[in-house]
This record gives sequence, structure tokens and C-alpha cells, in this order.
Amino acid sequence: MKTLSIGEIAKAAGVSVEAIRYYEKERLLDKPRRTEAGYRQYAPDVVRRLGFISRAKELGFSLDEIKELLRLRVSPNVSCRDVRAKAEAKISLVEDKIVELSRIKAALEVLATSCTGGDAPTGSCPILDAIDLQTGPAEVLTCKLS
Amino acid sequence: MKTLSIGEIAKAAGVSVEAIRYYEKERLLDKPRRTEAGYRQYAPDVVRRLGFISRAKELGFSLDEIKELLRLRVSPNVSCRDVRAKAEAKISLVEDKIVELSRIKAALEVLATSCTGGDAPTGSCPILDAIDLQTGPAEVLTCKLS
DNA sequence: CTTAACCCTGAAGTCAACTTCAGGCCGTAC
DNA sequence: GTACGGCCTGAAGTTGACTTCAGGGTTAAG
Repeated sequence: MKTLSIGEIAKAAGVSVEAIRYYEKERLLDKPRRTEAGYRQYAPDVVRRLGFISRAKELGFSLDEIKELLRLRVSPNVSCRDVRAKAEAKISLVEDKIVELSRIKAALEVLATSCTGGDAPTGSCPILDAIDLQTGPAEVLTCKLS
Repeated sequence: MKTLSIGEIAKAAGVSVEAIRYYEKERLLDKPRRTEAGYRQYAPDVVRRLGFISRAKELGFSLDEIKELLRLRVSPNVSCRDVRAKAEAKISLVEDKIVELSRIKAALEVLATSCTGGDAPTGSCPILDAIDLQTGPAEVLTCKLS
């Protein structure tokens, strides 16, 4: 099977070579096979993993949290119940983030559309004002990716 | 009007006193009035602003980005067109984050529900596998906060 | 066969976002 | 009036996530 050098996979995933070595040290990536000369050899699917890591970072997850996400699986040492509990905890964390982002998005939309060209009343912060509008009682988030 | 000391507002917003002084230095917060003795006096609505800062940080925004968000407004120096353009740029950035979080959420849901109790086939990463399932063509996100 | 581009390791340096520290002033409770 | 918690400043230290550096092998091109 075809393998990639660290430089090739770094380019493919859009991250630096040094970051990859760092992720290996921090155990977000398994230690890869090495060539005779000691060069790392990666399977192509490691690109996905690197992509996930970068995107999750952008979403405010720390490397430790990302490690946890990537490790969430049933194994001889971890029961199904535990995995489900952990996954559900992550789900509500992720939902909270989505709700918050939806608020910010709505606030930005208010700002973009209600923009009249005149000056705003001094001292107000449009984003915060717009977010205030939304924080009524019993909000419900519906979100679908189809 | 009632004002809050730095300690009081820190407690109310759930951030540290030092962080607040840091935000002031970094110009995420305006310089507050001072008492005769030089103590900072905050208006209660600064709590909102601090809350926004914390939540935005959790969503992967840097302090610089948060500063930009908070400053997005029409002023004598900034035209409506500029504000709208900037807001729209932020909107699509936020939408991308929501899409990505929705994927992660769906992946976690697959993981939580498909959890059978047996061992998974060795070497696979359930989260990445579940995310692969979703990355079909022409995905559309619908997201509503009601 | 040599030279440039790539790879290796380990250690040190950097940057953002704070936190801790040193040294000192307020304010109120005993 | 003094003790104690809260506030002040400026500087130094910390943590996470890398990046840069020093010193040295490797491999493909010419």
C-alpha cells in the first residue's frame, strides 16, 4: 500500500511537519511505521485524522479534548455504557456550542440587515444588543444537516 | 446608578479579576470610571460583555477576533457598507463552525446509538468513520433557534 | 559524487492568554 | 489603631500549542 512521508502528509492536510511530530508526542497520532532509515511512513487515512484535529481546534477544543474524542470507542477496557455516557456528555457540549454560535450568527444578521447608514446611538454594542433580543425563555434549537 | 467593583463583576461573570484587567489592557473592555481611591467601577451591563467574551473564547475565537466582533458597528469612520461586508464575512465563518459542529454531533450520535457492547473492529476510529458517512455531496445546513 | 531538499532528535524559543508575585494603598471590623 | 480582605501597578512566570535551532543522516537530481 502507498504510504506518505511526513512532508507529504503535512502538505495534504495543511499542517506543519513540526505540528505532526508534536501531535505524535502528545499521542493524538499513533507512532507510524518507519523506513529503514528512520523516516516516518503514514497511511493516507491519517490525512483525515489531521483534518479533524485542525477543524476541532478551530471550534475551541483543546488537544486533550480532541484526543478524548478520537479515543471514544468500545474496547476490552471500556464498556459500552461508559462510551455512551461520554458520547452523550460530548453531544450536549457540542449542542451548547451550536446554540451559542446560532445566537452570534443571528446577532450578526440583525447587524447586517438593520444597518441603515446612519450612526448608531452612542455607547451601544450592536452584537450584544442583538444577542439580548434572542435570550428569551425556553429557546429550542433545531439543526439539520441534510 | 449602582456600580460594581472589579471583584464583584468578576464573580458575577465567572472570570478572574486578573483576566478583567488583562481584557482592559487588550482593549476588549473600555477603561471604567475610578473611585477617588483609584478603584475600578463597572456598570452592571459589563457582565454581559464579559459573558460574551468567555463564550466566544470557548467557540474558538481569539481575543482579537472577539474584539472585532464587539467593535462591529456603524460609526463616523466606518460606513454601513463596510460593516455589512464584515458582518457577512463573520456570518459565513460562524456558519462553517456550525456545520462542522453538526457533523461532530451527528458522529457522536452514531457512536452513542450504534454502541452494541461488543468490540469494534480493531484500528477504526468511530468518530472519524461516522464523520466520513456524512461528507456526501452538497450538504445543506438548516439551523433554527426558536 | 556532490548538492539541495527532505528527514531525524532534543532542546530552546515564541505567542496568546492569563496567573503569580512583589510591594503598597484603602476600608471596615474589632 | 491594627489586622485583614480587597484593590492598585508593573513585572515576571506559566501553560498550551507549537516553531526554531543545532547538529547530523538520507535520497533524488544533475
